[in-house]
Amino acid sequence: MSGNPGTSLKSSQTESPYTIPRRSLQEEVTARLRNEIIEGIWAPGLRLQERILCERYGVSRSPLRETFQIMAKEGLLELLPGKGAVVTRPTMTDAVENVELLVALEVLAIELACERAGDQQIEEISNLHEEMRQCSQRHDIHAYFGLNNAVHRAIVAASGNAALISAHENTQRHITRLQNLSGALEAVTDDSFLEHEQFIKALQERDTEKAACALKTHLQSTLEKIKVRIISSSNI
Amino acid sequence: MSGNPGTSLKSSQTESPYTIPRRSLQEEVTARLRNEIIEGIWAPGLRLQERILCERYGVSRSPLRETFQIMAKEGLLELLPGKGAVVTRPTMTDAVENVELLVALEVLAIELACERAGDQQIEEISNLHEEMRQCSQRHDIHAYFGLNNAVHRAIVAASGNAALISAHENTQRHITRLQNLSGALEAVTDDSFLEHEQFIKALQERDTEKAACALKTHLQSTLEKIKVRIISSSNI
DNA sequence: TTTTTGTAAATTGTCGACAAAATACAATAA
DNA sequence: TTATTGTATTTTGTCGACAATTTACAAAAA
Repeated sequence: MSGNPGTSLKSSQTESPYTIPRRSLQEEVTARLRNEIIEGIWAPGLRLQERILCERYGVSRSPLRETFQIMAKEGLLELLPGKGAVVTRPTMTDAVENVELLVALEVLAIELACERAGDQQIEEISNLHEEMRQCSQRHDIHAYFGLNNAVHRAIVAASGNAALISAHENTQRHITRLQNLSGALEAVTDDSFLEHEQFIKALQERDTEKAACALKTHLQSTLEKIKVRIISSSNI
Repeated sequence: MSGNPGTSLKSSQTESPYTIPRRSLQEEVTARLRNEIIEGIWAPGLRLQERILCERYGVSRSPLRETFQIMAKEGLLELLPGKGAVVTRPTMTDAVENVELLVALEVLAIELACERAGDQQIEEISNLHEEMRQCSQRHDIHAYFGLNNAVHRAIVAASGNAALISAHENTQRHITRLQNLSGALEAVTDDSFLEHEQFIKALQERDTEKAACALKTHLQSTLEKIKVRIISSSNI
């Protein structure tokens, strides 16, 4: 009952450095629809009709439906059999649950990073952090917000754990979406940046425990801010 | 540039307790192909041609291709643009990375469970544990292995954190696959069961720290066993 | 009025078809 | 022989079409 013969293939594609990356319509549509839902362009609870989206993106239903499956797996759409796709409605519970998960993921990440990351990787994280400092000083909220996510992603990347990176990506996405939907981006509060200062410093010193602890503190304080914003927002 | 009007819909479908669950071909094929890959019926590295699978499951390419996207998202397939789908090859690195992640997820889960789970939920976990004891005694390895996974899943479910449950499901799946591919199921060693005994007891006493610590120990010892089996297995 | 029934329109799930790309392989040149 | 070129076949990516279901809505009954 073993698998049919079929051709065995190296899983890592023949990738010369000059290979032109092929991108299917499905990949393109997935990237765009994902961003649009995270940005809040498609409101939570909205039913997405295939016809509408096919026209919007200029593709047929096949690639769109493949996209729907992926987005459902990511938790951005709910597929009701026979009914269609509905944009998920993030709740306060989702916020709490995802941050709880995020804490566990990032704490593991920074612990691994303290022990395994190359000096150069930590250097790059520090550079992002310095960019954040400048954004903070000139109150460039939008850039600050983007760099904030980038720093957290970079720490996770520095863990070198692919499974962790993948899990984190999805979780962070949900939280970003919640922050977008609840109105304002994270306010550039001094204490938020100071918290970053703590775990970046600990990471540079490769002080695992201190880094983990500081990061945990920071994320829990982030959750509190999100909670406040969700409560004072009628959008969700 | 806001979203087209469209019909707003409650995200939770009208679900009377008597609703007959609709199941699309895609859902059916996904469940079957996923199991077959985890069971090792489709060998790692094998290229899955659409024609072959369409004939096997008696469906057309549309639902199959939707399945492919989901399986790729789960990390069981790799989709090479223009080339097709290839069954992923789990490596020793994957084993280590996934167990690292699993530890973080389950430790969080048992901590939450200690604090939030209902007495009845803990009772049910204990019941599964007792069933395990019996399987252990009569050396029913297959049932033991199934119950082992069920216990871990039940603890995660008792955390009440949906995001965590979802992340754990995928991670556990990968590890189960690794155990299947590396030949034997987990040997019914006495120490494995004794480790379970520890964190189940701590959970019943709602001793968060002890439970987390015991679970961590158990999972790390599991990783060591997996490593040994992978090394002594030429399958992967 | 409100509820139920019946019919038309719209939408989804699935399929087969076509073009473009990738593969297999024979013919040719080195 | 080995490497290269050209051609035929296979396979994938995408599309439009059809049937079954769901939705919208008007007519009839309570």
